[in-house]
Amino acid sequence: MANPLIMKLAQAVDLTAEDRVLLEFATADRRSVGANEDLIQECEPPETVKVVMDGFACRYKTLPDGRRSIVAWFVPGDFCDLHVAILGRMDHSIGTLSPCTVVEIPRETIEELTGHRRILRALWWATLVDAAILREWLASMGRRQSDRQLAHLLCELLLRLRAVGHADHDSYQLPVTQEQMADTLGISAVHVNRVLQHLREQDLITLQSRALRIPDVERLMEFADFDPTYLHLRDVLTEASMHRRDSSQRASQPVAESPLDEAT
Amino acid sequence: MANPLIMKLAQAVDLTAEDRVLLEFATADRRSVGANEDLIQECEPPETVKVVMDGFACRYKTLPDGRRSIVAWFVPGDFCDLHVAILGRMDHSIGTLSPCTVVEIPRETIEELTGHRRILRALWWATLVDAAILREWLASMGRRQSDRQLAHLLCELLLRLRAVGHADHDSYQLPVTQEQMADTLGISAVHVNRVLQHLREQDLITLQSRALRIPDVERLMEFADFDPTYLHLRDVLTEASMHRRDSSQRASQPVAESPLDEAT
DNA sequence: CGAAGTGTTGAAGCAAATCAATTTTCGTGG
DNA sequence: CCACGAAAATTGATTTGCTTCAACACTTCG
Repeated sequence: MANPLIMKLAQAVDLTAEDRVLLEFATADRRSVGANEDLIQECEPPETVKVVMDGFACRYKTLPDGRRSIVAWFVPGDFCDLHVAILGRMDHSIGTLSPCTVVEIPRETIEELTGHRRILRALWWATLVDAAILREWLASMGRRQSDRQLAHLLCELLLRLRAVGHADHDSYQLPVTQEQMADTLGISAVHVNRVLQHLREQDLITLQSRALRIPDVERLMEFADFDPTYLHLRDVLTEASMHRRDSSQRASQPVAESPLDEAT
Repeated sequence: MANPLIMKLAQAVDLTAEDRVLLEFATADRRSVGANEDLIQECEPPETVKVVMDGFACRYKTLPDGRRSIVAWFVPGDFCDLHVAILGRMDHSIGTLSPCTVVEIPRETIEELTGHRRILRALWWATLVDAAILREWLASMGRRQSDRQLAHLLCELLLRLRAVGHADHDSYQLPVTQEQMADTLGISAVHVNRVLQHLREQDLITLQSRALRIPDVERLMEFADFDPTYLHLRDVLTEASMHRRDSSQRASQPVAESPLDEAT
C-alpha cells in the first residue's frame, strides 16, 4: 500500500525519488490509536508534528456548554498540526474519529524535510489547502441547507480520499458516527439521520456499515453544488468533475511560485 | 496616525526600527476604493499583495443561487491575499465592505520584506491567526445561537481593532450594513436586525450611525462566551478579558520558534 | 428635494432542534 | 459462538429559531 502522505504531497509538486525516500523514512515509525482519543489537547503545546496514515481524525473545539464543533477532518496523508508550532498555544484539540494509525514526526525531522525545496513548498500548499477547505466549510455552513451541506462534505471526502488512494471511483469507507457528522455540520445527530435517509431515498448515496457508495458521482456533485477547485488537487479531477460547467477553468495548474517561498 | 500594518505585526514579534522603516515604505503608496468594490475576483490570479490600511473589506464566496457567504473580514492592518500566491487560482473574491484605503505591495517588495527574519515570522503569524479566526467562526456558526454569534464577532472586532489603534476601550466604528453582517453570520438581514435590537435591549451594545459602543465589555464577552486566546494577540488582553476565568492560561506568549521558519 | 439604499416591523411558514422511546448494531466476555 | 450490555441508528411528536415576504420609515447623498 502506497504512503498516503507521499501521495498527497505529490498532488502539489513533482517529488523526486530522494524526496520520496525521505518522506518514507519520516513516516516509518507508526503507532495505533483507538477511536475517540485525543492526540493533542487544548493548551498543550505539541512537541512533534502528527500525520494520520490511516483512519479519520479531527480538529475540534469544545464550547463551555459542552457542545462541540469539529472544524477539520484529517484523513490519511493529512498533517494535524503543522501550523501550531508557530503560535504559542493550541486553541483547540485534536482527536481521532475512528481507530487510526498515526506518525509523530520530531521537530528535527521536519526541519530536515523542509530543507528540500519541493517538500517545503508542498507543506506550504497543504497548509493553504487546509485553509481553503475551512473557507468552503464556512460558506457551506452559512448558506447551504443541511442536505446539500452533507452531500458537499461527502463529495469533498471522495476527492481527498481518492488523492491518497483510499477511495475508488465511487465509494469509500466512512468510519464515523452520525453524531460526529452532526458536530461537523453544526446540526443535531437526529437531523443527520434524517438527511442521510433523504439522500438514500433519492438514490444519491448508499451507506451501510460505514461503507459509502455514490451511484452517480456527477449527480451528487450537482446536487451539492460541489466545485472541486478549492481542493487544488492535480490528479483527481475525474470525468465526473471535469465535465461540469466550464471545464477549461477547472483544469489543475502547477503550483505557482510563492513570494514567501522565494525568499528562503 | 500610526501605521496599522506595523501595529499589527508588532503583536507577533519585536520589530526593529529598520523593520518599521521598511514596512512604512512598503505601505506608502495608498489608494482609495469605494464601498462594495471588488479588489480581486474569483479566478483572477493576483499580481500584488493587498493590505487594508483603512476601512473594512472581506473575503467572500458566491453560491450559484446568488447568495453570498463572507468568510473573512479585513480590518486595517490585514493582508487580503498573502497566501493565494502559492495556490494557482483564487477560489473566492475579495471586496470592500466600506470605503477603504488599500495598499498594493508588489511581489518584489514582499520578497524584500520576507528577507528579514522578524517580518517573515510576523507574516507567518498573520496567516496562522487568519486560519485560527476561520476556525473560531466555523465553531461559532455551527454551535452558537445567532445573538451569541453576533456578540462574539463584535468582541473579536473590538480586540482586532484595538490592536491597530482603531478602537478605544469600549467602542469603534462599524461601517457595515446589516446585510453584510447577515452574509457573514449566515443568517438573514431581517434576523440581524432583530438580534441587534435584542442586544440593545439588554444594554449589551449601542449602535447608531455606524458607531458601536459596548457599555460593559466584560459582560458582552461573558454573553458571547468570548475567549481571546485564538487571536494570539500580545497587547490587547485588557482588564476585561484578563480577569475572566483562568487568567494565568490567558497571558500572551512570545511567538514560538517554527520548524518551517527555522529551515529558511 | 427626490431616489435609492438601509433599517424596522409584522405575519406566516419552514427547517431543524429537542425530547423521548425503540430498534439495530457492535463489541466484549462468558 | 452466543448472550449481554452499550453505543449507534431510527422514528415520532412537539417546539423553536430563523426565514421569507411584504410593507413602511428613516437616512444619506447626488
